[in-house]
Amino acid sequence: MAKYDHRSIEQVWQERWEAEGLYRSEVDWSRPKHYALTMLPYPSGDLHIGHWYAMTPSDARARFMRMQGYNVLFPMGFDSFGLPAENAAIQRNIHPAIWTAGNIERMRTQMRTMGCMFDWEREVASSDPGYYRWTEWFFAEFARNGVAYRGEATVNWSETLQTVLANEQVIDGKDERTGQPVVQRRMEQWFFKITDYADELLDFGSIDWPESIKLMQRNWIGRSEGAHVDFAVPSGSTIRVFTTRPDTLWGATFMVLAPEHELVDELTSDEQRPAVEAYRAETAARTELERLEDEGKTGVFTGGYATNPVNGEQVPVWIADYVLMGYGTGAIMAVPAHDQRDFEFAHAHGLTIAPVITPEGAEPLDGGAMEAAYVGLGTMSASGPLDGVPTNLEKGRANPSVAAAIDWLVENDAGEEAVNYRLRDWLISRQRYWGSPIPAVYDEDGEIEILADDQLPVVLPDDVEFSSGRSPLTTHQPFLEAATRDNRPARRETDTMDTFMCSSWYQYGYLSPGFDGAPFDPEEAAYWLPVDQYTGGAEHAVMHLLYTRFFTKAMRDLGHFDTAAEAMRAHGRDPEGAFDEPMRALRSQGQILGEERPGDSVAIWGEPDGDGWIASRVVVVDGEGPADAALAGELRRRTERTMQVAGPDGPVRVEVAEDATVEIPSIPGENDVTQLKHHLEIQRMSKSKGNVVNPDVLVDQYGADTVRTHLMFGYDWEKGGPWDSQTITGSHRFIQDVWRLGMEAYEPGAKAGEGDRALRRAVHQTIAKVGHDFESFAFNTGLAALMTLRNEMLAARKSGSVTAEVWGEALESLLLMLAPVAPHMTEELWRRSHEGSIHAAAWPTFDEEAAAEDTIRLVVQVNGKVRDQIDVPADSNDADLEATALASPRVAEWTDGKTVRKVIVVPGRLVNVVAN
RNA sequence: GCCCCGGUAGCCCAAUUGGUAGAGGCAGCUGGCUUAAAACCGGCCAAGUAUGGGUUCGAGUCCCAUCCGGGGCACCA
Repeated sequence: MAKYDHRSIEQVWQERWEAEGLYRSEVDWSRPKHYALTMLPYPSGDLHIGHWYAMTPSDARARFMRMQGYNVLFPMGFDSFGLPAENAAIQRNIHPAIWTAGNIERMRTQMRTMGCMFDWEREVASSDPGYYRWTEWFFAEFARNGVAYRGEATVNWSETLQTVLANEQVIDGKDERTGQPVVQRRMEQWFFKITDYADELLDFGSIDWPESIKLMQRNWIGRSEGAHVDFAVPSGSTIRVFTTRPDTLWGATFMVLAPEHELVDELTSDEQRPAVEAYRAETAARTELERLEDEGKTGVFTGGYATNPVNGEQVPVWIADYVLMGYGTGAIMAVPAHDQRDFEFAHAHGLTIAPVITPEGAEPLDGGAMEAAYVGLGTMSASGPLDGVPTNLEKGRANPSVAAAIDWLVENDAGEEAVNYRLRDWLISRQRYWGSPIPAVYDEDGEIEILADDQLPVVLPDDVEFSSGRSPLTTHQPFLEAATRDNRPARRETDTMDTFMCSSWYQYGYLSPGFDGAPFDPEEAAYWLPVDQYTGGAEHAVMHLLYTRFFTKAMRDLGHFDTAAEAMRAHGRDPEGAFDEPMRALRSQGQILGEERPGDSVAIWGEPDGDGWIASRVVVVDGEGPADAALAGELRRRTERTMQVAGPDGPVRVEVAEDATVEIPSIPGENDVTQLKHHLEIQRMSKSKGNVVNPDVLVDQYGADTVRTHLMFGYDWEKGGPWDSQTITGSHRFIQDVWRLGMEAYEPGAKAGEGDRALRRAVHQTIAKVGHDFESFAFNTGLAALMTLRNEMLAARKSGSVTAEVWGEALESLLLMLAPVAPHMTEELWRRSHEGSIHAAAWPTFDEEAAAEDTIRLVVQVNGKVRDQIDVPADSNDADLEATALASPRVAEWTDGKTVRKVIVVPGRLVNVVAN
């Protein structure tokens, strides 16, 4: 028998599939379609285990759907614009285009070893001018129709990256890529009006997405219901505020504006001006992070007053940085009695606290005596016409006091009902080179002109220098020099687009790369859209996944799917709802974390140094160290020459002297301190932590089929978990077992036929189980079922208890079910006895009769405790089961002297006799 | 601080609508093969489900509280 040699098998089949065009997907209206999509990678240059974990199970799912009879599209491409290419250009003096092309080439080669059914003829790379031509075109379309606009706003500026960032790219006041603080700046930039779609984006009714991701998007959009209220100021202007609690307006005793608010100048008295100016200057100089880290509530009085519209009272206007210019109107009414932040501010600055909600069944609150804001149930009080209206904890109009207050505001012309969102418009400008150019020019008066379609694409110039740190586009004369439509001189826009723009429409790019008249061929779109199953990482929950939904909705509203809808109708398919959402179903894989590793056991000799030691000699030992050592134990951590060694009474700090000797018996030659292995915790893989698992090494050792199998078997896919280098052997044994089952001829024994029924039952139960599990992304349990079948078959072969026919059915079914997971090995075995590819074959047919059990094991309980187990015919009815149970001598034993009160029968499973 | 998800053999991980806690894998033990080891083949072992209460004939599953781990949001008016 030929030994299982994954190296030759896998390479041979990858080449043959390619040559046969097995994974070309073409429109075929006679068959149902399935568009399976997995997130495209950034071409960083090396495929890591995370890519395998994301892509190969997605591939198995796509293959499974193909075996279910679907015409499957499963494309792949590269999200190839972005900062790392530019950093490489600066650090290594390589042009981003060359660096990127090299990485794509390398990753494509690595990706082929995964054995995925990617249709490479449909590959796109977002940095390819043939692709970004359409990214620009979408921008132009959006700009012409008011979806894109240029506006001034307070934006996040990263000094490190020399660019602005979208709100979504800033976490805790720090840029999410580098962790460096960002500062707030007023700048004129390009935005997309994603806020126009806020309400529609909150509607997940038509899509099957994970709850957690829907929740993250809901939180991000942050819809809150309330009212806009206008406070008049002496100059005649009004300060508009947004509040979710208009019912507490009568308790608004002061106002707070964001320091950047436009009315601050007007309101500030001469007396207060120096303090206000100083505070504003101080705020502007601080980063978002520093503002957040502030413990207390700082702020200064402007000297100005505004009129509370509900009672005509003059309330002082303050500025404070706890009010953000970027949320609501940048101004709040402060109700210290019922809002904790306002309460703290009032306390810090000696402002009036006026309670206007009285807790249920209690005396009215005393503002001077309160220790915290009251935010509970109660009734309105000291609120003029609304006294006595109850308040609950519901949001918006669902709260009677809020509803009454809104009605009052409307009737008295003091405000209006309003909805506010946390979501801001999507800032897409980036002051970088390696991105899609923005097709706009500015004439000599600074007027914007969007380029006509025949001017596209604006191509990035190749001859650029990256020395200054600024985008080379800003100093590239030939690029800068442009003209308006009527041929007046103009300056070209030098900002490029956020790379999330490129990935917002790539699912349409795959439909027809190279198509000329439009971003995609409507005939392809009519058949393939929408994406039926999307897979990818949850880290994109509020960026890519929100942007692409917005993008599709905006495209729909601008009519970019109209031709496709027409084509759909022509083929008899109803386009209703087909273009409201880009991805009908989404599943998110978890993350593979680094493997836990014990550190070396070390013995050290040296001089005491405070609580620790200065080591002159460090030796790696087995178990306990020599008795004369100063200290011995596991190396828990090490940074440079400072080690933390687990001593008998806890961690001990050890400095390794410059001239210390380090001896590591397993590493010959001279050793140094950096070769000592320290304990690794379970955490994300990263090069700096040294816990990266290289898939190429695993593929070389075990083969892609084993790696694929193991990634699907070893984890709950949507959860992920730490890598474990031991357990992959189990998956490898499984693959080898199946290989042997397929290669070794089956010899029926003397008792052939006796085991037929049992093996067929196992086979068909497995078909049902695996089909269900693969459908629902439960690859781990599906594979466990296949391993069980393997065990049954090994036993059957050993005993020779089944006929050759039944054996053949079992083997064929096993190969078919394993084909999506281990495509190479199953193909090799399949083609030994079949014409054509196993990957074009159908999923085995489930035979319910064959799967049925003859007998069931009836569990008999007395008062909920198992007292007997009886095998009964599977077709027994409830009365039979009850009679069987009551006839059991064990039951009689346990009910002796008691009266049977009740008998509970669970059909086909259990009888519980209740007696006392 | 608020919101989600999770906690089951030594480890990873299963357990239809509440119905015998165990499918699968790893490790371990043991026998075979081998000069020996690895590999391979056969067999065996395993927890009462984080903790405390409740509902129920019956709870890993439902409810309440607490602890631990992971994730998201966070001066959001």
